[in-house]
Amino acid sequence: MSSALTTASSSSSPLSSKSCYNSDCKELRPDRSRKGWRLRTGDFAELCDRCASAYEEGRFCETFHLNASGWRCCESCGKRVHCGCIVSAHAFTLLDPGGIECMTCARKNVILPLNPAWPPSLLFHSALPDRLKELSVKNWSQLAGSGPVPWRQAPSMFNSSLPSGELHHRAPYEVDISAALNKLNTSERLPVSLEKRKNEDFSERFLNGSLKPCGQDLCENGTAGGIKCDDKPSSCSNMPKQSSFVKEDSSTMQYGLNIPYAPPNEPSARGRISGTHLRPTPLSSLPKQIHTNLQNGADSSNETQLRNGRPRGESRGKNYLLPRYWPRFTDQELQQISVDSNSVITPLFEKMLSASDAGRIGRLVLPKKCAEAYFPSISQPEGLPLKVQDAKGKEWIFQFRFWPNNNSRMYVLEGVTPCIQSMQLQAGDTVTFSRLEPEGKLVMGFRKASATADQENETNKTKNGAPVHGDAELADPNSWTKVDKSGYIAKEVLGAKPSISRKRKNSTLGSKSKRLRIDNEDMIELKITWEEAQGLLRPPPNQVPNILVIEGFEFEAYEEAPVLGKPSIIPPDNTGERIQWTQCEDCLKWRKLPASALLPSKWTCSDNSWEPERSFCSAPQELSTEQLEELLSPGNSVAPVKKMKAAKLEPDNVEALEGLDTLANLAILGEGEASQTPGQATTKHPRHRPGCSCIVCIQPPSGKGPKHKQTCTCNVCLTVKRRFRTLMLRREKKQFEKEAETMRQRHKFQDEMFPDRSMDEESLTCSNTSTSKLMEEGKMNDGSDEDPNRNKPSTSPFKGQIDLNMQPEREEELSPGSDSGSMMKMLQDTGDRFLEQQRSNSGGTRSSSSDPLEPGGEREHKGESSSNVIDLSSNNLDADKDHPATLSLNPSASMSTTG
DNA sequence: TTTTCGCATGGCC
DNA sequence: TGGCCATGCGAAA
Repeated sequence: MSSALTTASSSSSPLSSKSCYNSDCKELRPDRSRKGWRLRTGDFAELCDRCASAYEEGRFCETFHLNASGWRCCESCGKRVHCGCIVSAHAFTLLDPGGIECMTCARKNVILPLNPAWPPSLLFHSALPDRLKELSVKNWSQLAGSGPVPWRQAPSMFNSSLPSGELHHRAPYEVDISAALNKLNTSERLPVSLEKRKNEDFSERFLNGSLKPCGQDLCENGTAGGIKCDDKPSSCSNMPKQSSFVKEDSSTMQYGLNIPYAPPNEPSARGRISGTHLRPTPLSSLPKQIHTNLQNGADSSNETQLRNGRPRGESRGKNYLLPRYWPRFTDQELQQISVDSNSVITPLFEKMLSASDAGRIGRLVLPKKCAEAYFPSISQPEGLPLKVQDAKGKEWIFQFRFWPNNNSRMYVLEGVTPCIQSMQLQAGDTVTFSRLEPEGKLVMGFRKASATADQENETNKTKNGAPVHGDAELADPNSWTKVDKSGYIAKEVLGAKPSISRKRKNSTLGSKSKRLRIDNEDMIELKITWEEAQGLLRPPPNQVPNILVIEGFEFEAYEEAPVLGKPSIIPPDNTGERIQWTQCEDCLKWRKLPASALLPSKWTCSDNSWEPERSFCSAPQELSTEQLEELLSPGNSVAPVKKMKAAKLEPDNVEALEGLDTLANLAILGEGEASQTPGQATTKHPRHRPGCSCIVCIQPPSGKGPKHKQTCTCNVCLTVKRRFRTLMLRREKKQFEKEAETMRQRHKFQDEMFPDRSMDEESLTCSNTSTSKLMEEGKMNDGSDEDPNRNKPSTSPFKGQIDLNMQPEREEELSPGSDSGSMMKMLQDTGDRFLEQQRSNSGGTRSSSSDPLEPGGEREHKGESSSNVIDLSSNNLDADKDHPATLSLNPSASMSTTG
């Protein structure tokens, strides 16, 4: 071990140029040295003849590391294999049950595919010892899902029928380590804080079980289910020194970041490295062939050739996955997936959805290498159904298939639309694929673009302006950073983002697929009216606006963009003192401030540095009620003070969002706060004065206040009842129209069947039937209106008198029975009246009126289209439940009557 | 007419 | 320069 360490350490601090790179060799190398293994710098160890010969003959470890730690015995042949240094890193493979197998045995036992992710050129230079070439398979495909995935059986991991030169499987974790050290050794140390954060993150992740840390497993000699490493902890610390995979392969550098750097020959450092700070490799560089072969255990190199019509070797060196597909799972994402499972999550890959992917076609184009690596092998274009589980555990079945394309294949997942929609994904969002081990389930997660944006922002902060130099730099493991709510995540420089920024002009996020990166929650938060937004905009200080008139509206135009700030009221300048009034976020008291003061959105009394005596909430409000009333009058620049909730409950919004149900619920909300504090009530609504009794101003905050009795006749209840009735009336109208249409069709049918029926009879029957049913369901038992054909006024006190425009007080007078308990009675009468109108005024337009008390009343009543009715009714099915005695018309019942 | 399917094209890496 | 892949487009359903 010590020699290995020394060897490795020499890579970071090479000996003098004249010394043999092998620190165990005391000889000076000749001027013309021979090349040994590749260093992390990309150069090669320059060896003396003797060492070079030993290396090339595969005797290096036996010669120089014989007494080092890390020697283990092949489980098959018993041959000792050095597992602890860079030179022998590819001389063995790890076995599922633990232990190792020399590559000779490994190749005898299985057919091991090539690992093109680690192109030979990147792994070993041309002078790679033949023996090592032959043996240089190191299988870490456990990482890639060696679990009991039907299409990927563990033994096949070791399959290889490919040229020895391509047998350079790399353990992704190994890559991490070496890459990390490489990176770190090349003076790209992380800033302490960042490094610390990363360490914390990955420690957390490993410790919480969401992922099996390489380090742990590595050092535990390969326990089932995790990543196996057949070396002692000490040798784990050697792993980073296996630096044969370096800069050419950016993928090898990507994930190594997370290893805290420590000089390899420091014991303490070793412990750290071998510990829990290794980030699970996202398998970005896992070769496709390995997976292809893993898929069915068969020799898939042939398969591969079949697929592409050419040997895989042609694409050698490009087989690692593009950075944009590297999985960059956040802790949160991982935990979401594993929340109900003790499974180990193996991140596979991810893809940012293109417009096509997220479109209605329902085809998700899969990166070819990912598809071939992680999905079942398919030989027919039709492919096969693939069961994928989403993060919530719901299973989806997609058709995994391919299209022949330019002698290649284009892999797609078909039928993803429902899943995409259920995840509410759009172009620009990212879907992630991972595998649950040991179940082998394929798990599809997602990441919204907004999260990525956050991530990117965070990245930018963290990056601190460091330059980005292409892919190698993009793959810089340093780019792992932390996202506010998702834990660590790869910086976007890792792939997707740079791929966007540098992306083809009309590709993935072209103009048509751009989206505003706002999460739903954010959208909700931002769901403010234009007016509110305007109210939040503060003109730049000391700026005189230019008044523009656009389409009849005046706009203030400023040289500088307005800023978002605390809404305030700047009253007319009568005294020469320009002041503004604003409201404390905590106590809601109004405070006077200089007009030029730009206030934070969360301004409180404590921020009142202009008036220290009123810099605390207990200080009395300077404004009297009258003054405040005047201040809040429409003449002033009314700020949308504390009206967000109110705005959400404005009638229009109520209708749109919650509709009838909300209205009904309002009846049981407390009026205390609302009606008892008219001064405050107006603050909910910018256009209303104190004392306004509109439904906006009178309503209490949602969920507050005592429930009202059904007999309550307070303003709130009356208003709600009235509006409820109005809404129900419209609903009935809609239903009636529907019913009428149904009946018309049925009569048409009957007319065909019974041509001797007269039209009058039909229409009579129709009306009769509908109304009868109406009466029946509405339990209209006044006894005087049995025959609607007579068009006889109801005996109800307000039959035919319902005035949608009436004021609650008047309504109360007119309808002695119109307390809350008689709401249905009113509804019945309303429906009755409506039917009468329908009969007497076929197709006539009902005169509508507005409720002067209701701010939304005009829109609600005047010229209201049926669409509004539809919305209301459709949005308020609960209303039916709450009021089963609505005046519904039952077509079937009508039919029975008619028939 | 619309949707789906399969392939082809072409830009980008 | 070759491969990948986003997307266009025509044929089929």
